[in-house]
Amino acid sequence: MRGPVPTLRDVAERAGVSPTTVSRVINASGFVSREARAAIRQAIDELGYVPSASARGLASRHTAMVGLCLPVVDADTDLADRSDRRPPPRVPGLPGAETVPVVVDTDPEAIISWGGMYFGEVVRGAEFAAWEAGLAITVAMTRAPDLEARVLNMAGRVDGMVVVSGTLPDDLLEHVARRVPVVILTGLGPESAHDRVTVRNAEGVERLVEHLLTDHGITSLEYVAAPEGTPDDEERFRGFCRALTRAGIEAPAAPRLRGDWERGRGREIARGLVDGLGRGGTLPGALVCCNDNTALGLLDVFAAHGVRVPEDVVVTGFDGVEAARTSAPPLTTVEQPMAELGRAAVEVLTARIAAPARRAATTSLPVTVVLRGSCGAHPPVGVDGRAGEDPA
Amino acid sequence: MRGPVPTLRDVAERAGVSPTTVSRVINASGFVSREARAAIRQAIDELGYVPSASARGLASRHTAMVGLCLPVVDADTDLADRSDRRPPPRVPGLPGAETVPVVVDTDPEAIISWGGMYFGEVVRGAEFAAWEAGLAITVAMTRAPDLEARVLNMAGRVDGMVVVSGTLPDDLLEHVARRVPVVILTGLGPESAHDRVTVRNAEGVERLVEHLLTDHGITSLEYVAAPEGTPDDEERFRGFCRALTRAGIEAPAAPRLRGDWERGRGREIARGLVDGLGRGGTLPGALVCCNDNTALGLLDVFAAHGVRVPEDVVVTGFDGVEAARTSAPPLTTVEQPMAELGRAAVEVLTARIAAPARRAATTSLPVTVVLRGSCGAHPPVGVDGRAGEDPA
DNA sequence: TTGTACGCGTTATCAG
DNA sequence: CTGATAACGCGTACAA
Repeated sequence: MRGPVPTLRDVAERAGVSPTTVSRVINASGFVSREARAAIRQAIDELGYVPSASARGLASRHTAMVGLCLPVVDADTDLADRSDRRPPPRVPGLPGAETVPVVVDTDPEAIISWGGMYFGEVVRGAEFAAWEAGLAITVAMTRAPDLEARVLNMAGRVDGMVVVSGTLPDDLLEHVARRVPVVILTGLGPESAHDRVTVRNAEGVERLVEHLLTDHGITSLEYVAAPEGTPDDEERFRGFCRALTRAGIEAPAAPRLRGDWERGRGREIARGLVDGLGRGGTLPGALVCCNDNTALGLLDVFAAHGVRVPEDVVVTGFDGVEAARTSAPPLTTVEQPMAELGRAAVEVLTARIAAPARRAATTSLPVTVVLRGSCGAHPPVGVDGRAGEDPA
Repeated sequence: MRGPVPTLRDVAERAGVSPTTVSRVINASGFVSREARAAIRQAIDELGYVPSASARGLASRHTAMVGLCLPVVDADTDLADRSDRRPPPRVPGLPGAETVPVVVDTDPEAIISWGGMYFGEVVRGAEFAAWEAGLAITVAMTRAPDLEARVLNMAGRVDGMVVVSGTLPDDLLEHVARRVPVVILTGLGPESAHDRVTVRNAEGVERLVEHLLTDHGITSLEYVAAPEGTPDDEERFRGFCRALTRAGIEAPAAPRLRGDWERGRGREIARGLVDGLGRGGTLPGALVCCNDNTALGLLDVFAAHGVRVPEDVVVTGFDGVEAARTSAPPLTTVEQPMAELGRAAVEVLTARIAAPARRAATTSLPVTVVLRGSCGAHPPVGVDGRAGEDPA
């Protein structure tokens, strides 16, 4: 089954031309006579010839492929867990319908996979941009065992890589970057000297806080930060302060509340706040969080302890993850254009591949403030609404 | 910037050994002395050496990469549309916060991208399985212009391909299959002679209908099918009939209602039903749809016309797309394990690559019936519930 | 418009 | 444990 695969040489012989001519029709380069072209086309079909990318890459010194390094997401553990056990039965037809489990869906907020669909969207955008540029794309999550070997392996098979910030150790990143151009995609970590694609973090938060200030009349706000030293978070905090300052409110020098991007830590922070309440403390008018996960964690605990959102305290996030739309209450947030991020990253990368010498630049994509229940959602004057399709 | 890239030869020279020895440490094959290994490691680091996948592939005659062909999804048009216009401004720092749009999110059912997150999950599972097998993965959506060239290009750079059924013309598929093993992933279309991965379509619907019959006491059911000649749909209809027959109810020879997998067509069908109602017609007790999209279309129109679900009619779907959880009412459905589908497909593929001669087989993954509001959700005795995490 | 000849960077084979 | 040597399949100057 599937004997020795035909090569360009075989096609050439069968069509009665030289290998060069075959190469010409495959690559649509140079001029080839009608007859030659037809004969070659036919030979290709009859032989079932497919050009070897390896040979092409070796000869041409580029692979026409870009790589995408994504962080491992929570949902990954689902798959990994199942690897330990025996795989589920997959034999067709044996068990009947009585073996099909029936469950009642009691948790409308169950985890949505792949980072709240975050990275799925990045991949989609990246694949699109690669397609437009005529490139193939390879994707990998940067899992711990063998990280280095696997990443270098990818580096060896691409013309350039998009790396989500913070997913690779610095030395590995630099090793890779010595070989191929690298574009850093927003996230955590202070890499530099590479092209970078982010969103307007500061402007997004600034606008959101402005809304809280102006349209809701809230005057006491607190920023819930990420761990120190993460650029995106710092920018968001900067936007927070800017809005306050412009409103004549004194901005803190540093965030007084700090999480770690995760929902669990958000819950802990909320517990601390609730405890403080019991000891006679008071809640700020609004808690502006560094991301949605953290904000969702706050909502979890507030709901459990009877703290009403937005009546007792307004809560906002950043990202626009799926879960933020169905939380109770739905979360007001700053939405990032994830697919556009993936797309822009690959576009920047292809530009860099074309012009390796140009100096590195940072690209910031626009964001959107999305008002939902967690802030009370008074639309500011002149705001856009999002219309649903009319089904009738 | 980035001069001639170092090769294995350079590493060998610098380490004072032969290329063969370097190859040995890179591939962890054969035995190499401590000193040699150390010298080579160091040379690799100093030179920033990265092995060329092209050269490796050419010499070893395999690429250690698998390909995944996905259908184009609706959301793709978003990206494509934007390609016509000028790209959005991406210069950093220029516009301020006042340019950030603020919108009120009025449509909690807005389309979720990438096929209701369907294919994102497939990619995630496939990437995981590839990773476990030590393989890289490349992904492509099968877009129209240049389909053939691009698909053959992929075929030329992988050791095997997973193709979502119905995404490739038959002749193209066979061309590809002459070169590398192919696994067909459930969907539309009657390909054969290749390995195939699906879900227990019939059993899933059978169990669901059983629930409707037994726990809800519904006796008049109608199946809303997909276009004729799609195997998955036919299996689902078979399960539908089987459940009826077993309950002593006469099953129709063929579906009386037919959509096209899409929400829009679901709406049209519902309009037909509603019109019939006006002319003295009557609604069945339940409408069992071939997929969630179709069912969601029905819900749209029923809601708009005051037909109460589940009081006036029960509606169910198949797939378990994200939108089915947040529809009004939430949709009872048969959930497919999308990530597991991607994973299984790649596992089957690697098995096939290892044993090319074995005869083709079909693998069916288990499904889960998920009860939600659109059927009234009476849990049958002994049913599992899905617990949410306790935030307090 | 077509063909010749060489080399791309690595692995596999075989001999030390 | 180590090293020669010969492919691997294609692109690309260069010549015709």
